[in-house]
Amino acid sequence: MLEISRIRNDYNAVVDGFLKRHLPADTIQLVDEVLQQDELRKTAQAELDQLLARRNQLSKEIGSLMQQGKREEAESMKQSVADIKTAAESLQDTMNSAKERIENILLQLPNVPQAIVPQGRTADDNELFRDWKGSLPAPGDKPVPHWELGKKYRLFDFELGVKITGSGFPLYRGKGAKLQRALIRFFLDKAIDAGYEEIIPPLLVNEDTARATGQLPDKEGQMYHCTVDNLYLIPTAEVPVTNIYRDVIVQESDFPIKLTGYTPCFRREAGSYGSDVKGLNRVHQFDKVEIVQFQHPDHSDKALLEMVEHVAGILDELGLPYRIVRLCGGDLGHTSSITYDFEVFSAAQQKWLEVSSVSNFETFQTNRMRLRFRNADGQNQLAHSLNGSALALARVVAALLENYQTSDGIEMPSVLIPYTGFERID
RNA sequence: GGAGAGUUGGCCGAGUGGUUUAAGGCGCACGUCUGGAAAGCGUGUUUCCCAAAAGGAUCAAGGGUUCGAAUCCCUUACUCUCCGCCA
Repeated sequence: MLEISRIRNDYNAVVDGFLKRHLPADTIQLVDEVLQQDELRKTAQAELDQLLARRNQLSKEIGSLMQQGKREEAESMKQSVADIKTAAESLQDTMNSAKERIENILLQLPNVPQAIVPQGRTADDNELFRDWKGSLPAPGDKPVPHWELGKKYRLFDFELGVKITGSGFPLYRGKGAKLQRALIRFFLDKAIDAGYEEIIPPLLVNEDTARATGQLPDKEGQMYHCTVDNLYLIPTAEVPVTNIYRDVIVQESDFPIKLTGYTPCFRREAGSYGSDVKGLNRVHQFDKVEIVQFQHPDHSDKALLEMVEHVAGILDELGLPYRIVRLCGGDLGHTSSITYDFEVFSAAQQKWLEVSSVSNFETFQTNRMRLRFRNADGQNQLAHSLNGSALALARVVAALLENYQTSDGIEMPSVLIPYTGFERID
């Protein structure tokens, strides 16, 4: 959620940012409406405060009159307090409805893209931040797609997933399950080596938590909702892990705060269909190791690049061809001010699959979460939050199997062998 | 699921309608004392709104009663204890 003060003080930059996102005109007009409502709120608040001050004063006087036994005088004063009360009630109503409208609008407005976010409307306009320098596996080599490899070597089973749950819930078995576990441990160890504290969070979260990181109301339909208990299955570890710091005031010396967590992730992916959802490309349940940082605003840009290099280093070690893309304004997620996507090349599908998304949210999440730190001036100031996938399993597995296949088996990258306990799948 | 007890500042904890302007303590910060420190003494220390002063809000949340609510009433949430069930 944007800070209202930022919209007040930085009106032009906010509107320009929304234009960069290609938001519809009626959404951009909400910026003007929210400022009007804010003025209304401020005026009403000032008047109300005066009335309440008067009431408090009169009540005190009534109290002392009563103690002195001057009942008559006290009674006459009561009437003027009653008048104040009526006026205060209507001001309170004005203020509450303005506040409600402001909140409602702010929840709809996305983050403002950073200056270096490229212009553009769709994913085609994203900027290639770092291209793959090596060669790509050619289609002429006739690589087998991962869903066939999975069947051939008994690594995972989509039909059983359908039987047990429904489509998009893969079941891993044998070396497929072990590979899954190996990758999780490898990714966690890399994060811990980089100074992140490991967290195992709850997988179901309440409404407040989902709202604080921006999943509600923006992505309500994307989460599984347990209506009986009003809890949501997490779409990413970001949600519970970031919320550890909801309503917390930290010391400046606590930065950087670095957390990591492995969790399964649940996404309804409503409306998805076609070849994009084949195999492990897009599933309702997948495993992911997430990294989260809370930073001093002056250092978040640097932290973002550090996180990008962290993910790049892991993909280097796995030996997977990948490229890094800087999302354009139109493709940027609601809560992000800048995002780098990582895509690995799938040999059999001859296309790039997104395996990681690393973003700086600046104060967008921390404002809603009220995560602040006491700055050098002794003021409480909003921290910056960042996160990234390091990494999302299902698509990494898909690329790994396809890119490391040989005619008689699948080789394991050497860094994984200590984790898998086997060198090849055959 | 049943029964009961709770929720007050960074923490502990007092407070059953008006000197509560939330006592007192701990912690923390600054000052004083000291050769230096500890102890002692003094001062300060919730958060939010408003450009700021003044002021207002804030005792789990929301509503109500009252001239006036941490305090009384209602609703909700959460925590703890015991019982039941259970990996």
